[in-house]
Amino acid sequence: MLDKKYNSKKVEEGKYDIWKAKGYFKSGNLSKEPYCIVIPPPNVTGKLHLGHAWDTAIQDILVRYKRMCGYDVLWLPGTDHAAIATEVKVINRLKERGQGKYELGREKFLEECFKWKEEHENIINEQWAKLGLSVDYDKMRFTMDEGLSLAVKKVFVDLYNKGLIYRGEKIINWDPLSQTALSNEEVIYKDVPGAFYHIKYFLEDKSTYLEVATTRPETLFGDTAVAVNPEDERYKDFIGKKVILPVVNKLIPIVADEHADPEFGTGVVKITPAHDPNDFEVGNRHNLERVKVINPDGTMNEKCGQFAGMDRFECRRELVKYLEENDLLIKIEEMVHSVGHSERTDVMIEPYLSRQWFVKMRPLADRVLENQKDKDKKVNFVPKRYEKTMNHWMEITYDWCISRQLWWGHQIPAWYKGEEVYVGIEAPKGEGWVQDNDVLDTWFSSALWPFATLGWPEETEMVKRYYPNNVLVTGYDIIPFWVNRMTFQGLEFMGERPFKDCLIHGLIRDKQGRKMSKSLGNGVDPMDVIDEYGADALRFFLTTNTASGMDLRYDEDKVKSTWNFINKLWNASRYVLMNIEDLEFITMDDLTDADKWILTKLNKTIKEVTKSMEKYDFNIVGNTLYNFIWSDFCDKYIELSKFNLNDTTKSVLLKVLTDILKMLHPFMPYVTEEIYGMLPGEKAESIMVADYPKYDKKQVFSSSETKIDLLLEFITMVRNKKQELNIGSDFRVIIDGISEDVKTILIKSLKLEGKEVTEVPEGYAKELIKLEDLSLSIIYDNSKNEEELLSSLKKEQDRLIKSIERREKLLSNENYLKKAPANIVETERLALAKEKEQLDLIVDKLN
RNA sequence: GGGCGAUUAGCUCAGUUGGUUAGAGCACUUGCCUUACAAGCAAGGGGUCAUAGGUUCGAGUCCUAUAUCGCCCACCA
Repeated sequence: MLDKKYNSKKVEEGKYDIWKAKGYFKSGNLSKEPYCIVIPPPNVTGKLHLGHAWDTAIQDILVRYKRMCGYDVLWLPGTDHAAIATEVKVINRLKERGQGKYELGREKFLEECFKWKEEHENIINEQWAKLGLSVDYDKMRFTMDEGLSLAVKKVFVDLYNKGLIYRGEKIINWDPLSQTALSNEEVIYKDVPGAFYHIKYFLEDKSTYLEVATTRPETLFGDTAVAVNPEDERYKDFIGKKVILPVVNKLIPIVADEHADPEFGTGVVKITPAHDPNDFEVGNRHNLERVKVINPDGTMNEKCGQFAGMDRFECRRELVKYLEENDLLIKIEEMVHSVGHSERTDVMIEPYLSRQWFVKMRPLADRVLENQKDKDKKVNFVPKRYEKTMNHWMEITYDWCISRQLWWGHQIPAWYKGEEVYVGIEAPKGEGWVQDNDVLDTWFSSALWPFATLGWPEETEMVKRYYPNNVLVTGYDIIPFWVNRMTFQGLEFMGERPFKDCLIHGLIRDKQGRKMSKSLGNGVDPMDVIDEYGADALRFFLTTNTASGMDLRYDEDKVKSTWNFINKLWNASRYVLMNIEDLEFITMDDLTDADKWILTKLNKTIKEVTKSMEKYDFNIVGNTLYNFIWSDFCDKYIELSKFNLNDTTKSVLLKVLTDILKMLHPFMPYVTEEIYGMLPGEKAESIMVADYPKYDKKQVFSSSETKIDLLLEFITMVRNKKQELNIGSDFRVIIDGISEDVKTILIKSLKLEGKEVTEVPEGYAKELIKLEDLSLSIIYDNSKNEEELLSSLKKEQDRLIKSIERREKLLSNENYLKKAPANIVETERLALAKEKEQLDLIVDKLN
């Protein structure tokens, strides 16, 4: 027998290992239709957070559901090497030991990285197990394993040969701390206080000066021109002349360029082609020299005279002081401006001229935009609006900088010998070739995840069977990094979208709506939640509390309330199990109206749940099941069943409970397995491999449903009236004109045994309650509370009069009668009739 | 500057192709220790659906503005 209280620890213990050992997570039954999801591989940088728990819970719900529906489900797990993120962590760990990356050397450093990866992959595996995720471990992959590495090389080489990968010198985003290039997506813009420094750039003849405003005075050592707008009347005469670059005292030209905005600042811009992307373009247009003045580590180089060796920020302070002392500074205008920061190290990004590898994006992006026009071939976003996020990115995207000056990752398959470049999967033959030291952006490999994990570039059965994947589940913040890149690589290399649907969820926030972050210390560890409330409660909370694509606030009270729901299910199961112990054979003969009522509600629930599961509307599934289980099954049917516990009713209890467990199983795998295991009779060896309930219209009995609904409403009316009269149990009733079976339910539900009389005694009042053909009179001592009663009656009368008025007006509106659907009009008519009847009763009473 | 989202009960959120009296959880009021569950049961109170217009027989839902909050993208010498 079940304990009186649901105990998540006891329930969840051991089940995962059994499922795994039984092979329930495995894919590959070729007789079934395939269904495939690849897990968004978590970074091997740390522990999983609530966002991962949410993301994977959604996927586990989908795969468990699809398995029960008879699909051959492959949920492919794996992890991401997370180039820069992991490298930063490993470097920090080394630092604690007093070691450095460079002194260790590449080989030893990579060993440390792999050690780190093993440790964290183990943690991730343990956490997946605690969450109950039914991933197919046989298919586990890692973005740097042999197969993925081959895929990465092949993609690189192919794109290179197609002219879609090139090496070039451009301004890129440089992280001076990690000392690597970054893509635009890895740069986070933040508003920071700064200043506009107005500096005098004297003309060659020193007759006058131009006022140049800049936020980055320290880059002036790299200035090779100043620019003004050709249309700017103020400066027209200066074009072609030269100014003296302050401090450096070198002559640089004044050029005319559209880039200078007459409305902005002073209208004069200093041009530093090696340290600003716009200036780089200006430099190209005017053939300007590119002078680098900052070292890769963010210090000033030898071109900066007395400032050489200083950090870029220190240099700024010292330089401003110097300019001031030499009367070259006009003013400092304080302002807030947006400055790029490294996503991983949070240091200010240095726009930096550098030779890097790039993916030429335009043709790849255009292909996506074209493909998205075909509704049978496109990636379908859920919710639909996120399609715009992808499309917009595809429209404005520019070349993707893919080389990283890191060690942890896929080393670029390019070799150099003098000026010669060789790109290939294998090293070139012959002496003297040196491989590129750099590795690829981690997203370069994860972009191949939907097909490379299936064995591509080999033509494997798995690729044929599981590509395109059915759905990808991820947060909206990952669309630019990953979804977009998977989409263009999928189209380019597989000729097809990577997945049919892309289900987008939001971000987890704390109770106040703030993002969870380490610095705020407001993070919640999903494992702590599981320890306290169980994985089932956490999963149900996460997946049923928002509409898709919306952010979710973590609220412990809601997890508690989910726990209560599970406890309710637990106790309902306890009731059923206690009462069917002596059930000899299952029978559906001689169903009562109540039995038919719950079977009807059950089937309507199955229909609604199935529909919503297919649409990824898990909040609707959750709500529907919650209401059905708590209100219909527990509060109503179980109570009714107590009056009539024969084999049929017991069989119905078992049937309904079984289907409830199955529908809940994708959400709460553990508790449903536990209870399912205790059910008597023929069943699957695990609920995981049981069949999902199917809507059965033979078990829909509309007239019984209406009859019991009405009866339940009537019971509520009586209870309501009893409470209103404030008579406790001190009352009698007159019941007539009601069939015996209904009367029995009434008496038992309302505890009316021995309270039935046939007439009203002297000095007692009678209150008639009537609903269609159901009626009952409460007989009570009205010597007290008469005024109170009168006023409540009047209130009710007013309400009814208003409502009746509204309905009569509506029903006399010809347009309404003509255009509204017949069933709506009919229900309106019935409601009107009902209210009129109620009103009559009250009027009688008041007279 | 461009795009997107939100605004519904005290709080957190649902609300399907427009259709009875707009729902849930938590909180609140009243009464119950009823042999599945007091972390429960029964009954109840609480909403001008941000604002202003419009379409419609009918609008929380569709359209047009406005306000507030948030997110994304771009720019920021």
